[in-house]
Amino acid sequence: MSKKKNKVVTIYDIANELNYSPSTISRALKNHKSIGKDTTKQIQETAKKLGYRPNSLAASLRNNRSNNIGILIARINRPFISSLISGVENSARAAGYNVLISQSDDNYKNEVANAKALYDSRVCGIVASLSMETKNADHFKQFLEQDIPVVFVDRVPSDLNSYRVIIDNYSAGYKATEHLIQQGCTRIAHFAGAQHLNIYKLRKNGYIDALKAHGITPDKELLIYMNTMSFEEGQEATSKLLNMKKPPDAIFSSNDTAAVSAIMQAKKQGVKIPEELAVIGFNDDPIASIVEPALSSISHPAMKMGELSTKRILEHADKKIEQGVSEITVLDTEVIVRASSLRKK
Amino acid sequence: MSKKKNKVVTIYDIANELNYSPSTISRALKNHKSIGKDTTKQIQETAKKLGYRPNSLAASLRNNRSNNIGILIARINRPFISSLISGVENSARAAGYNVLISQSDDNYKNEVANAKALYDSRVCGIVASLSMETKNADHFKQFLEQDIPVVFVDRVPSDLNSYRVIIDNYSAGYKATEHLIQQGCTRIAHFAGAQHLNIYKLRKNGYIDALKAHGITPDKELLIYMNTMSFEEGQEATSKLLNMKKPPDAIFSSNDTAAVSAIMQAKKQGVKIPEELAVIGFNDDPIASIVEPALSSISHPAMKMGELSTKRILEHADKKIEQGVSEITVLDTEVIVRASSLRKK
DNA sequence: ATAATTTACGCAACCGATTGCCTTTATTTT
DNA sequence: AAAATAAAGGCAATCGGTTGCGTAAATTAT
Repeated sequence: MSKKKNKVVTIYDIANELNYSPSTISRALKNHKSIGKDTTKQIQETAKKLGYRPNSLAASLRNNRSNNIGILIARINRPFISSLISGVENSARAAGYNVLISQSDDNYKNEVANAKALYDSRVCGIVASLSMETKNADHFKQFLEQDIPVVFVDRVPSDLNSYRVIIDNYSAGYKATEHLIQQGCTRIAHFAGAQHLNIYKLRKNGYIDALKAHGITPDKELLIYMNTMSFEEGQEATSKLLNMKKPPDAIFSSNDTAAVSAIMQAKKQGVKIPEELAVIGFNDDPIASIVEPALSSISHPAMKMGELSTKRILEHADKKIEQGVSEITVLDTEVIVRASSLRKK
Repeated sequence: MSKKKNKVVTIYDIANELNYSPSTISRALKNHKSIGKDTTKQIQETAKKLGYRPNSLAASLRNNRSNNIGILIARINRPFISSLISGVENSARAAGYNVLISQSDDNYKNEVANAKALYDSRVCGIVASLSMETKNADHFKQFLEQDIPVVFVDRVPSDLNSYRVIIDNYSAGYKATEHLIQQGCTRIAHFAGAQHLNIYKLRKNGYIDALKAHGITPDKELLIYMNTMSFEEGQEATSKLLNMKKPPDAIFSSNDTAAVSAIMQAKKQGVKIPEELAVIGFNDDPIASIVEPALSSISHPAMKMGELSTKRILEHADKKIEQGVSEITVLDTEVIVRASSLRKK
């Protein structure tokens, strides 16, 4: 019936053990130069021996900043997002930081509330990808005012100066469209997402410019604006397109969900893919490789984007802060060609 | 050039403003009964007026417990897990808690390190699903010793008494197998996962008992033990099975990834699904509805499991703690019948 | 050998909220 | 009306590190 004391070891315990002051312990544990080499070593060894584990809450309170990185995204259970989070988590943890997550469910109010909550928990930085509804990014200013780095990823605001980790959506849209053109398609439809989100706008612009560059006049009827780019929206749009007098011979969808639904709908209507309808999506979600024929897509380096975001945050402290810093990291995308768009073998 | 003070408001500021002591402010803000009704109201209004936002770090330090719920899982970017996290996040945030995530990459050492990190950040509870490698759950004892609730989800340890939120894997395995039998299958193969994880063991047991209950003698050759149940493992196993002199007429896979790979491999070999080979998976991942023919599967209420886990943690504080409490929540699963196993129409 | 530095460490305030205990005033009991 | 109880708040310690400033001893410079 030995009852363990189970007392938590603090720097005061180490101080008592070695007859040093708590401040010396504190400094020694962080290898502060003003503490002697031998002393430092002795203290660190004793700390380990006693099983000392720092109380990060105390340090955070004192410093008014935690070791937590906040993530603010729309929905966790999306392939791209969960990979992004995974990247943030990996690199953050490797550096001794924790990761706090929050999702807005694509709701603006939730996003504002979550931003506040993360702010209140004194995160030392935040990685954010905007909700569908967000048109105003003022709720991030509180961070910037306190010099807490904000890294926007993927869905970034256009009116706020901060770090950004993005892909070149314009060029990706261009490349996707050009790929279809190279496969011999001429009537290329586009599933465009909500245009207040620059990622969708840019993809669309790339699409339009690619058409023009190849002497194809964009046809308004082939440009479908969608709301959430859901499976259902994709199905409906596809059905409409295929029933036109002059149906398209290709679709470039701004996401894979709608692209997959297009493939399935087309097949249902007896339209051959890619012969009669070539399809390319965006994101390279797992479903892209499973659908039949396999969906061509644009691959996002999601995990890497997460890692780079963390890096920006961790670096921030080291940097001299210039007014209105806004470092933009642009990553490459890749056209993943699969059967759904491969007409020429 | 008006420079905002931007000072953070504390209870001391409210105290000064109203000439009360900080303790009264603190109590009033939590509706402590020993503070007068009017006073409380006045203080709360002033707090709002001044834009007071509590410093949770200070409270956490004092209470030696944060408002953070920790999540410890193997990999974030898996459909089941990301939905689980989503469920935890939703309900936690609704209750004013934050969620800290950590992933082990299915590595035992990482899991131990993450547990330590979460412990050190004074989480008020933890939701955990074990890594593939974990055979020993001692790293969770530190939480229990401090009366920090641990809720194991899905992949739960067998040797530690704590909360559990699980599905009835045995019965799910039984149901899946029985479904195949009802479709007229008699040589049913099973893709079993690593047997030290009880979820896989139980699914396998359900499979075996269902066979026996229907007068079918389990054939060892049809029971394939896998390591990670990856796409590749599934492909290989399927290929092997189909090349047997007496190949199976059905496969019950313990996850969807391997099940989908089985479908694709079978098609590649010209085997008709479900006529010559019926397939059912487990988890009901998004890919299940996309593969052709669509994959039957067992659906997990992932998000709900997350919500219930949070609930357990939040309730914990209210409960009188009895020695070795171990409350188990078992959720229903559902057989989702799709084309891949539907032989009788 | 004495002054000027440097090295090594301690003191004590601080971060912001919480809470056991005590005091004062108001209300109730007998 | 005196005594007992309840109601409303305040005092001060506490949680565990962190850090500006100060000091004594050791080292270097002159």
